[in-house]
Amino acid sequence: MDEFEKAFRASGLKITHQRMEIYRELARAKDHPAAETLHKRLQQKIPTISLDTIYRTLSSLEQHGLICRINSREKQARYDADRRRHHHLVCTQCKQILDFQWEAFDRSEPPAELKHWGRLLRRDVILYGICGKCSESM
Amino acid sequence: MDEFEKAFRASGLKITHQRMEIYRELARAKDHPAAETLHKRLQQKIPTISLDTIYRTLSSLEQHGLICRINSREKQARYDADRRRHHHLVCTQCKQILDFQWEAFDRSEPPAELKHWGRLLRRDVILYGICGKCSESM
DNA sequence: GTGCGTGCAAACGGTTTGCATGCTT
DNA sequence: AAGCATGCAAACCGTTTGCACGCAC
Repeated sequence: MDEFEKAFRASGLKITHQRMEIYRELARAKDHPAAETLHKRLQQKIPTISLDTIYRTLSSLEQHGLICRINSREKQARYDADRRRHHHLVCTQCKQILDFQWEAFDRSEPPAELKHWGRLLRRDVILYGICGKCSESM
Repeated sequence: MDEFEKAFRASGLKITHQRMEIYRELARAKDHPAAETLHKRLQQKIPTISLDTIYRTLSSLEQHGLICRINSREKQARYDADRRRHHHLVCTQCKQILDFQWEAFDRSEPPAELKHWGRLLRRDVILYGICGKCSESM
């Protein structure tokens, strides 16, 4: 968390109570919550916190590379504070998002034809499927 | 295109002028257009076509597996009529989406730990970066 | 003729923004 | 003291929906 404060100061962003709690809540959550979900959870600690602040904070944090916005297929954007290299597995039924590592993929080289395209910055794998629990109840 | 008609009939969907043109336009386009982009292009051929129809048609086509909705990081959903297995490379600057094949990836096995998660249906790779043109102009 | 598909307009919902106030620095 | 961050409310904008008419079947 100290590291977070440092990174935050380094980016010229002020440390506020709301920001700290938003980040803390996101870091604790393992379900890649949407802004609204975070808002509901945080209201217990900070009853006056507004949804706008959640949006603005998530947006700042993302711009400074402290968190990631996940591409799910849903309307609501979902966020992830885990900055270690990992990928996502999405249940298209219950919308649960699971993290997983795939080192073999991370080590692999993208196709040679992309060499001259430009500068590659990031590579994401998203697997879609139906989780065990949802399969049973269908 | 005949194949498309067949698939459409098989799904119990009526063949209408609008639907045919929407699909034709999407199949011709190589830039993964958004609904609004398609709408603009189609207005030259069918001046009265409405944006709602584009949305409804894209949605039907996607539900029946005839086209794919692409996860970009933008607000607007973008679509792809190419059903061959391929992946996407996104320029985060100009939003261009490029198709590419990655057979080595397609042949690879996902991590063993996912074996018992459920039923995997689909795997997408999205590479992000800055294309050559955008790099120059920065 | 039946009922799905279309166009129109209005609603929806997640996200963004303008503004006055408050708090970090 | 200066200016970014917050809360409120309103705007935004891509997408969805209700309804009446029209067209594919």
